Amino acid sequence: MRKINTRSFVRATRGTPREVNRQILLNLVREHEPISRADLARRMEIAPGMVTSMVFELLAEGALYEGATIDAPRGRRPQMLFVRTRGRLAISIDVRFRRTYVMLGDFSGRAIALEAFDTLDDPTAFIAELKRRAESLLAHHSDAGHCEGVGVVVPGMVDSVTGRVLNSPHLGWRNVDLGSELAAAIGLPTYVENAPIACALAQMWLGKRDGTELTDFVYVNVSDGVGTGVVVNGQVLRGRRNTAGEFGHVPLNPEGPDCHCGGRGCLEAYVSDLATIVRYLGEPFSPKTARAVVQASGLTIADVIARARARDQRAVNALEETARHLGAGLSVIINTLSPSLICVGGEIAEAWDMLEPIIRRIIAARALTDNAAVTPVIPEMATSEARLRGATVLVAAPLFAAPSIA
Amino acid sequence: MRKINTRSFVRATRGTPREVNRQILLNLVREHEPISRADLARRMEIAPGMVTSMVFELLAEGALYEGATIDAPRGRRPQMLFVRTRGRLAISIDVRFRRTYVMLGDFSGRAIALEAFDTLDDPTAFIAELKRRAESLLAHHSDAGHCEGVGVVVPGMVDSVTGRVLNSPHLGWRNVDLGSELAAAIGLPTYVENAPIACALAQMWLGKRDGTELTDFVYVNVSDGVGTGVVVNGQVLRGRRNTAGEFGHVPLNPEGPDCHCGGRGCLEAYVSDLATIVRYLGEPFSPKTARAVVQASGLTIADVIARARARDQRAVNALEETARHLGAGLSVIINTLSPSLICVGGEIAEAWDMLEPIIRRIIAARALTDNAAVTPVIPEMATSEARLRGATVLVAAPLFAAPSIA
DNA sequence: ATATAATGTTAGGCCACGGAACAAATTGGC
DNA sequence: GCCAATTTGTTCCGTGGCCTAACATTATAT
Repeated sequence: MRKINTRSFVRATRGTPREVNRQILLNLVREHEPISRADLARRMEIAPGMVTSMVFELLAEGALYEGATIDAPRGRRPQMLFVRTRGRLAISIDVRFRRTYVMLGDFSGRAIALEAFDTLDDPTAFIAELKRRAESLLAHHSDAGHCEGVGVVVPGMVDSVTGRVLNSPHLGWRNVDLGSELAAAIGLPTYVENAPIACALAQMWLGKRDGTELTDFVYVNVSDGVGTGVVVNGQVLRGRRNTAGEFGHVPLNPEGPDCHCGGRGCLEAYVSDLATIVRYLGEPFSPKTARAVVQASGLTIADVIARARARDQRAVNALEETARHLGAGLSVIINTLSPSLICVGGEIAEAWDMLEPIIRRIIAARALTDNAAVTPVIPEMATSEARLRGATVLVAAPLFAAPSIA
Repeated sequence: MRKINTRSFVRATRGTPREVNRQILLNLVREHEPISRADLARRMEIAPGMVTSMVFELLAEGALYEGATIDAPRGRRPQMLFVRTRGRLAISIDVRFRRTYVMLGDFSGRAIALEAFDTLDDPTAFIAELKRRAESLLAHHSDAGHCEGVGVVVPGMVDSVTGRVLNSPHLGWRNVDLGSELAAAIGLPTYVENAPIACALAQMWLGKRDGTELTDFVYVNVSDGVGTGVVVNGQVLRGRRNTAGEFGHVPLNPEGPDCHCGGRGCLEAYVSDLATIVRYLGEPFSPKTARAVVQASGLTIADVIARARARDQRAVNALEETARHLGAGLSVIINTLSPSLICVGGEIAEAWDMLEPIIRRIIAARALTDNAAVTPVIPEMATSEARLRGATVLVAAPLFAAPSIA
């Protein structure tokens, strides 16, 4: 039951039912392909004639394509329908602290070309470089299909409506109008999004689940910081000013270590990769010194995990303490949002076999209900790919999303 | 941008645009009454003929009524339209630990009759008593209008779809099918909801704001426990199993006092009325003894507030510590959900002038962004009325809510 | 009295849903 | 080998409701 916002509503027009039903049909094909017209009519409880008409339009637009007919136990053999992902391209950009990745891929998330370069501090020069690389990619793969847009994933706070980067400490950017400027430079629709939200979107749209829809879940990304993307009712939680869903700074202990955010004992100050490495080194965590200490040691979180696997007890202890605090943080998420799933991304996911038992134990101990206690928590390896896939989804998903009405 | 759930979607039919536009029109009248047809046509950017047609239907159904024509600077004088709230009744039931309140009121929240009786432990006897009182109220006020349903507000966890009380520690109920049984007994549509959510709904639908829509906010109810109702995008946050939005048990300190929930240092263990009174008494908080200690002292939170106003330093200290912890809890809500408003209900709201500066200071110190730091926090006095109003809204709001499509 | 301006009503075109009949393609039985 | 049965997919038409446009109504200004 939703209240209509009388300051910003969308009125229904004569074409609205068509629009709605087309999107439902499109999503049914996406989810159940290969699927026949007759099956669509049954699932939608709609007259078969309307399916014919809508499919005709979608075929003409190139949104769907017809595959082979398949054998049936009796009667006319059905002609299977598929969503067309080949030849529908997106340029996906993953901006990170040191390196920026630029991918040309199709709507299924498949990569056609991928390149990387050092991230430039100056936004103007950076945008010019992105323009150069995007145009080069498109020129070299002009036979691969038609590019429908640019998706950019950025660490930090983003206004996804305007495409403006509000604040990115990692990049040292404030109020950079990345979206409009890239769109003007490349001449394609451009979408900018915060990294954990993009990863959540990738999970929702491209994640392969066994029949269960994923419309209420949380993506937790653990890297140098801890970011979260929250999906409620199939929508990203944004809040008043694009700052919602930030569970990285829930306080776990008022006496805990200082955090970048100015608080104390935040989840991030306990479980970020920096915090884990510093803990392994036996030093106290401080936001001012952590990065320098880690760089001086030359260690990465992958090294700590490797040493833990090699029975280095200090590494095991450091990771186990990370797991305990992560469990505490996830408990807060579970008890406040009651998601149907939590997905944990980042390099630390590689150590999931070591972390999971501890995390599960803490969650079980702190859960308010029996149901909450068994909330699935799954790792996602290879986060960098997730981000690029998320960038692709930024371009592709709007074509499949529910029309916003009322 | 919302993903369509392909397991449970609502297809658009030929009548869908009408349904959508009717609800928009109805809400525009609700929000802007008195309002003319011409003004509605302008606001909806719709042809005046359609307004005539829709208003005709709504008048015939009794959803709207025509008032007087008013003066206009030039031209034909507009005929003003209003939402009909008089004569459209609801039975509102507020079930509390000791007493249960039964109100007959109209859709504006205005009370026609109100009575109270001691809450009965046995669900069957309790439902029989509610049936008796509801029928008596309707019989004695049969001239007041037509009763369209029963709204019940319950402390504890509720499955609002089935009307089942899943778990209410205060009442000692588990899996009580209150909704179906009351509906069968009284013979009216019955809606059951958790108390803080109902208060949030009352704020959203009946709260008088100056032109700003309230579609993203949090209601925090402080009484013997701490409950929260979260509204995102005009919808109540429910999560997977009706346990979402529970910020009463966010941990503030792992070394803190034990809590009813089995955890330690929860918000509730610091700021509930029981916690505040126990703190005033100078005793350590324990979930096992708190209620007995408070009852033995004979004190209520109102007494503590009165003593603080009479310059009792211990009372002042107890309340100020409550304010500090409440500020910490609200900071977690602000940083994770980024609501446009937080509303604090409960008897403690009577002491708002003492609490607010402390709460604001803590929020400002812990906010992740400048925007978050200035999130409005307002008190709501007279929570018992809010709950009854919430119960009324449970019946009335579905008639005004957005149709769920796609 | 006439022009102007605003509110509200009536009439008809047309798009798309919705039901039903029909065409197409395949299997199985006699 | 023909016909019935079955399933898929298409075509056709009635009708509800949007949408444009003309029109009626009622006020003020000159």
